Amino acid sequence: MACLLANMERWPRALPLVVEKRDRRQDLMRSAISVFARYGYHETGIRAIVEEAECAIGTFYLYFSSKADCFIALIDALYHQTMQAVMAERSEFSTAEAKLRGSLSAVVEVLLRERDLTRVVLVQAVGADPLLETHLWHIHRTFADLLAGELEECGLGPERSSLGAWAFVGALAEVFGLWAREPEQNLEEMARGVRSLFWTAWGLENASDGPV
Amino acid sequence: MACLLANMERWPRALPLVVEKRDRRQDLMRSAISVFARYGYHETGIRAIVEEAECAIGTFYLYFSSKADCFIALIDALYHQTMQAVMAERSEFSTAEAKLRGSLSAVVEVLLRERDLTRVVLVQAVGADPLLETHLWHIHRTFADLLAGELEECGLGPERSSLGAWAFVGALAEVFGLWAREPEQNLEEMARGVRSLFWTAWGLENASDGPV
Amino acid sequence: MACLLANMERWPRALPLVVEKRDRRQDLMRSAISVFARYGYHETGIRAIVEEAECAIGTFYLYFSSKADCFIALIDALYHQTMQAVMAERSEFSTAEAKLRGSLSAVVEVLLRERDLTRVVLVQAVGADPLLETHLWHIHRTFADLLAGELEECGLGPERSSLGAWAFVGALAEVFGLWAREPEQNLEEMARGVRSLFWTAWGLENASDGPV
Amino acid sequence: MACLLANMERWPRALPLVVEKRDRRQDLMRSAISVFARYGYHETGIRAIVEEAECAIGTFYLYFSSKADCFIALIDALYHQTMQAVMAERSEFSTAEAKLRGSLSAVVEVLLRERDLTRVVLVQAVGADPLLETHLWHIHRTFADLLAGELEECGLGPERSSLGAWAFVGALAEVFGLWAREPEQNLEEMARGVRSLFWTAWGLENASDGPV
DNA sequence: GATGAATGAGGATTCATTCAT
DNA sequence: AATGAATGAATCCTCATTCAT
Repeated sequence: MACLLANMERWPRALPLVVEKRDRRQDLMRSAISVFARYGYHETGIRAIVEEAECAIGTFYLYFSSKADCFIALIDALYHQTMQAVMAERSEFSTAEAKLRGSLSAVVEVLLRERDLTRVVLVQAVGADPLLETHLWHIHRTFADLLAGELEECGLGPERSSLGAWAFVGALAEVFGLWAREPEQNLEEMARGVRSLFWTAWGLENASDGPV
Repeated sequence: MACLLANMERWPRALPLVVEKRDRRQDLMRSAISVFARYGYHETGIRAIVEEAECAIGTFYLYFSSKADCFIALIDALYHQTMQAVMAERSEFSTAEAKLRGSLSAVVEVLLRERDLTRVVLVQAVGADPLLETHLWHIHRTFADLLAGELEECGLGPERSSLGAWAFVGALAEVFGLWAREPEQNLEEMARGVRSLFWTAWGLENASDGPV
Repeated sequence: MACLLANMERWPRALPLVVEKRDRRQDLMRSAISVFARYGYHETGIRAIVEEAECAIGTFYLYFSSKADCFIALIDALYHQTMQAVMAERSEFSTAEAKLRGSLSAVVEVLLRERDLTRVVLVQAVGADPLLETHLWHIHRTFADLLAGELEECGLGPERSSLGAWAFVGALAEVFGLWAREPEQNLEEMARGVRSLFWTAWGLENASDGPV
Repeated sequence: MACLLANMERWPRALPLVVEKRDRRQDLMRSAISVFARYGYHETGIRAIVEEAECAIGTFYLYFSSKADCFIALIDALYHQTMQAVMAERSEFSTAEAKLRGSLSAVVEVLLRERDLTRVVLVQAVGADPLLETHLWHIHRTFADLLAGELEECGLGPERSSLGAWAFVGALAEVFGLWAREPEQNLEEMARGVRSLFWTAWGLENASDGPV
């Protein structure tokens, strides 16, 4: 995914970075997100992706070594964006609790901003393919570990921290799944509701010095 | 749903009942669970299923009209078992809170008992196929609605109830996913941890008249 | 099917001979005619035949060694009926021309009486299967030779006789095909029209001592 | 009928045109004709077609959407060639009778030129498949109607015209069937014999200003 | 870089036939 | 004689990937 600024701005730009000059790889990833989000991994053919990107099948293989490789690139893109956002946000605060709140906010914000991509990663990728599984799971684990670490710093025991982190990730994914299937649901509200639900579960006061 | 026995035994026997004389459909479902759990929906060929069940390909189609039909039968099996367990357990208690605790326990018990099947349904079925999606989602919704109803009876507002129900389902699924990929994890403990996590989140006291 | 008066009769009995006691083979042939006529050889499964005959698949193989064998039995049934009718009719007349007229009449009468069966043999059997082909063609040839012989006796040269015979068979088959696809057509009229068309083609007067 | 060129050559070239650079679709159609002619629709596998055309199975599906689609393409090819020939020939004459004779000649010429293809269309396609049936029958009907129209213009009543047209088509098909099964038969002679047979049947003088 | 025709392994499904009961 | 569950070879078709232009 590359990119990722290095400037003032708190949030890296969304996936479709400044499109100075038609970037084929970007085009293809955008197409892929849109098509995968609609039809799922197995139901999506390379043809559908390149048609949306308006290029030839051969071109696809110039930028990705396989369908799975492309999918992994999407997973990674979301991963990197989220990680950056989390890191940027964390650095703004000093107390463990504020950092945690910042992390959760950052995650939720990025996922909300990249809805289609999130839908692809959290909903479509799950039973897709052993290869993707591994990759996807690595990321789940990374996040869960990150959150667990922060929870521990907030004073929860290691067991509760780890479990809480996994549960949070799962709950967020479910809510995305719900929205993906019933788009009339208010995704923002649900996502923030999940955050506050867990806040309570973890016995942290609904403090107010952090981000919304 | 329907039926919902009401006989002596609290739990209906697990799927693989003691079979007097070899029941082909049962055999095939057992095989299917085992193979789907290992390789996922798309990576599983009918051949693999029938080989494990020690019968011919044609025999498979004697009992299921298609691969998807077989998968749906698995989803339904888990659904019915869980529903029965929930209903049976609920009837044992009178207060809303105890009923809720009973429901959660029952769900967790059944899923723990039918680990492979649960893995298939919660992990492998997700991005599998539009047809399965629909069916699977219907079931998620049914459970979420059931739990949401109970939460409301416990005094939570409708919004929090609904969201809490979905989040619970998601968290449980994630924990199963974790166990499915890293079987050294203690599934029982995690599942019960999730239950108590949400118990706290919902602001219910850790009462003691219900099941563990 | 049905019909078939009783005795004096000029025509040998129809396919469903006296049904003293439920004859399984007859039942199956009747079913087969009905199903083949509707769906064609390849589109018809053994299951459809036995369902109509209200017996089990195994039973079918008690009376026929294969699907093709059954089909051939139908072809032969029509063949024998027609041949008998022709022979019976011929014996009524003495002049070559009257005999010819009798033959044509007899053929047309039988085919009209056994519409479904004729439809199966003349329409559905054609591109069906190499095995059937051979059998079916043997019968076409037998008839064509028979007619050709009679035409020669009427004074046509061998070439014209043979060709005329084949053409007659083809024309009759086409008319049956037309009726099979567009049943509102008047089959009787067309069949008799074909007969009189050829009569003219062969330069025979529309004599009147023969059957209509 | 469309197109209907009007260039120097009276007959459009036969299907297997001289191909500058190997045309895959042409190759496949040629193969298909040859294989279908030998084994029939149902006995022919895609594999056999592509082996003869020396390409891969996938290539077949690049040019035809299915086996049936390919077969229909063959039917249409013969149809269009015949129609073009008929139209071209008709335009050469002015009297109704001469036009009719021209039509019959043209039909016979094309069928004789495209023997294998004709064999496929007239013999193998018959009981093949509901989809093909419909298509094939549409063409039979088109020809029969065309001929019937011409017969009416020659003064035959509508009934006799229509019947005569169908009978002619059937007779021609039978003769082709004969030749297909017993290739030592003289197809040209038989086809022309049929034409003259019907000429007589229709009471038209054996005029001489038309094509042979 | 860009193209898209060509490839062919692989998958789901059907159905005529058998045979133990 | 009658049954119908079991069989598995055979078939059509898809689609990710390659490579010559």
